Amino acid sequence: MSMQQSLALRSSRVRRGDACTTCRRRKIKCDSGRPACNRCISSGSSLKCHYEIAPARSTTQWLQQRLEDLEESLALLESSTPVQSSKGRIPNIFSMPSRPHPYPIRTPGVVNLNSSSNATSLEVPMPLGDPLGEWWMDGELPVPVRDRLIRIFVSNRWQFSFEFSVSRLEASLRTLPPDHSDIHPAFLNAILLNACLYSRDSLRRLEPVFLARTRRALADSLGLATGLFDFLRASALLGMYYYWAGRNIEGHHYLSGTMRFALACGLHEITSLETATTGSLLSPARDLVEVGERINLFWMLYANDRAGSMLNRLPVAMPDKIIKTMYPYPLVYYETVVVYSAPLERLEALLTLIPSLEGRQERATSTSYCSTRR
Amino acid sequence: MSMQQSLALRSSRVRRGDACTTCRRRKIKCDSGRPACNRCISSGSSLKCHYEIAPARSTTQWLQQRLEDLEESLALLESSTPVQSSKGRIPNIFSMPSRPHPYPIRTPGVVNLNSSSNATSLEVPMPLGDPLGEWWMDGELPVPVRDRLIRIFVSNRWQFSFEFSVSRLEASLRTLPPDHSDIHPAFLNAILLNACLYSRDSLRRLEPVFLARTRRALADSLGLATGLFDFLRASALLGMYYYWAGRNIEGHHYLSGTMRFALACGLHEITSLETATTGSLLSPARDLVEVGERINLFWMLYANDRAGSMLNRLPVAMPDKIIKTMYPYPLVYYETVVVYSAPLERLEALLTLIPSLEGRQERATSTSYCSTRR
DNA sequence: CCGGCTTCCCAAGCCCG
DNA sequence: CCGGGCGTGGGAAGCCG
Ligand SMILES: [Zn+2]
Ligand SMILES: [Zn+2]
Ligand SMILES: [Zn+2]
Ligand SMILES: [Zn+2]
Repeated sequence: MSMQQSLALRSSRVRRGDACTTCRRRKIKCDSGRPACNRCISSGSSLKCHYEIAPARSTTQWLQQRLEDLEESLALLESSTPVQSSKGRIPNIFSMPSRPHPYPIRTPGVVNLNSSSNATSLEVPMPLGDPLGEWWMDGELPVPVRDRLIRIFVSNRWQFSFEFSVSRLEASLRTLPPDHSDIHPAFLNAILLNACLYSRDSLRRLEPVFLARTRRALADSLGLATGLFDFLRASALLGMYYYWAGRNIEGHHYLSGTMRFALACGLHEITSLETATTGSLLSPARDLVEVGERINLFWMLYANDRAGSMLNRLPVAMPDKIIKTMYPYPLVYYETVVVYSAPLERLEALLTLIPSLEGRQERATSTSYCSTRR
Repeated sequence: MSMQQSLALRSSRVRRGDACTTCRRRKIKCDSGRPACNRCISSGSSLKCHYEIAPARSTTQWLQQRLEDLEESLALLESSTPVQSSKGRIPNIFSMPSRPHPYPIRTPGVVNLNSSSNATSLEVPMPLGDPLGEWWMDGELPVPVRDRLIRIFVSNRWQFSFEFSVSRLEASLRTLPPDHSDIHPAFLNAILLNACLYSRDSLRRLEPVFLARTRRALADSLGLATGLFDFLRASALLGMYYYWAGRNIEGHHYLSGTMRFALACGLHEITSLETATTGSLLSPARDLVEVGERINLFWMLYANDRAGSMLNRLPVAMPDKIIKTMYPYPLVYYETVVVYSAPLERLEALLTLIPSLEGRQERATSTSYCSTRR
């Protein structure tokens, strides 16, 4: 009996991959009990008893599968990565993009531009030295670069508290050649400018370009009535850029200036989702989406004005008491017309305000150059 | 010659990883001769005889290493496009889950205080077709995968309107082995669950695991006073997951339930940044960061409760009139103590509340839990 | 806790039809 | 030359002391 039993006990070793992680780490015998093994139970940490998640069968295949997936998506992403700092790079990619702020920052890339593997199509003429060439002197930004920057901005916009309708922006970008886009140049360049904060060095050097262009465009459109809202947004974003670039004073100057301008436009008094404005400087919002954008802009200005004035010990531009504007939602809600705090019966009325939700059209049409001037 | 022969006889087989690539492909015996094996020589293709450069020893370690590298670079590039699960949908980031999805409602109430802790009650019906079956029910996630998912969530959290202190989460993750982390398991699993929505195939399969775990952890901690705030966050995130997974009813159910719970906790009455709470269910916030997290949670619940109730034509859980909580800022602001709408002289007092901002330490080594000796 | 032994089982090698 | 499939080496998990 004793021998048999000892043999039996000895062979009672659990199967490969079946020991709980705690026992593994401790290198002790595990009975693989569920939901907790006896060893963990007796040590009082039965809640911590977990089992490996990878398939017990074939670690290698699991890894291989993951590798394939990753490599595929990597290839996809990098095929649309415009600039490779092609110096003899150490394969290790630890070099995070320099952060403008002590906060984890991630630079997402582009996905789903079904650009095939010929990344060379977006090769920019590269004179010596400058990998990006001199397109910016008079030409246009290559579309892939532009789109990449926009994506970067979009997925980091929460850091600015800056919410806007991405789908609308995308729609604008898709239509027409870039030169004739209906996007306000100041707004676009301000977005690109801020995106630079999250980019690696190669794109980062575009910062002065976008900065100059933004300011130029702002100055150009200062007197114009059209595009006033975009002017505001661009101005606010410029302030944010300064802010994050460490130039607090300039940042606060722009932000508070924008805030005062916004007050003049009545952005602090958006009490309903109706598109008709009360005869302010701003033309009536085109639709609910734009109302949402205005509301969000206001609260962005509010938040940053408060924060900025605190940081710089400067007075706030807007007292709390006068604020009437409703709280903002993410733009998705306005876009899908689900946000409405009024009684339900008004929903139908609201729906009529909204043009049909734009049919999502296939993307990836614009892989072309945007330097096509015509 | 005799020596050669005896050697050849003794080890008629070449060592693992030593066969030339041609022989491997042809599945024929290779003598591993340099610079070309005899087989390749006799077949006239001695020039094609090559040997694997990569260390064929320990395939798994090699794969793991490559995996880590890839994950690292992917994290830098990956966009924030959620992967649409069902149907060849056009990948549109911003399509809210508006499709009415007739899913069986199989999980009633999250907030049911009187449901006692019959702990083993987590029989989650797993789809039978899942090849992984219940095996995955219990399992430990490799640390790199976990971290990758977390990063995915972090950079997409604005889509949930869900703001929280990333640096605090990271700090918790860095300390101690995963099993001993002080993160609330429900919160962590809810994060991982939502991250799955943005992941590709191989990680996506973990969805049911995280779902089950989240629900289990929620159930486990339902009665507990400690970690109540994390419970709320996890519950809210679970609701968001359901939403984005197209299960609107369940999503609204969870979100509104969480909202009611939040009301009971007084989250709608955070009128100052002081950490002391007015004797609610919640224990006082540890510091300003947590106050910020609570404020943000409240508004997240607010926005989604409104949107969700509109979507499902259900009553809202919280009337506007009772809201007193101040408007939220991105957590960065609380972390850096620049947000404060009270008079300036109180800033100093506030500063003492905050522990020194943790210096960002170098990227954690974060090898996998099973990373064996090197 | 961990050096190191034991056992397992997978995948590389390659026989052979 | 291909590739199904088999005997085997050895990497890796379990876990003793
Ligand atoms: Zn165990
Ligand atoms: Zn255990
Ligand atoms: Zn050979
Ligand atoms: Zn050869």
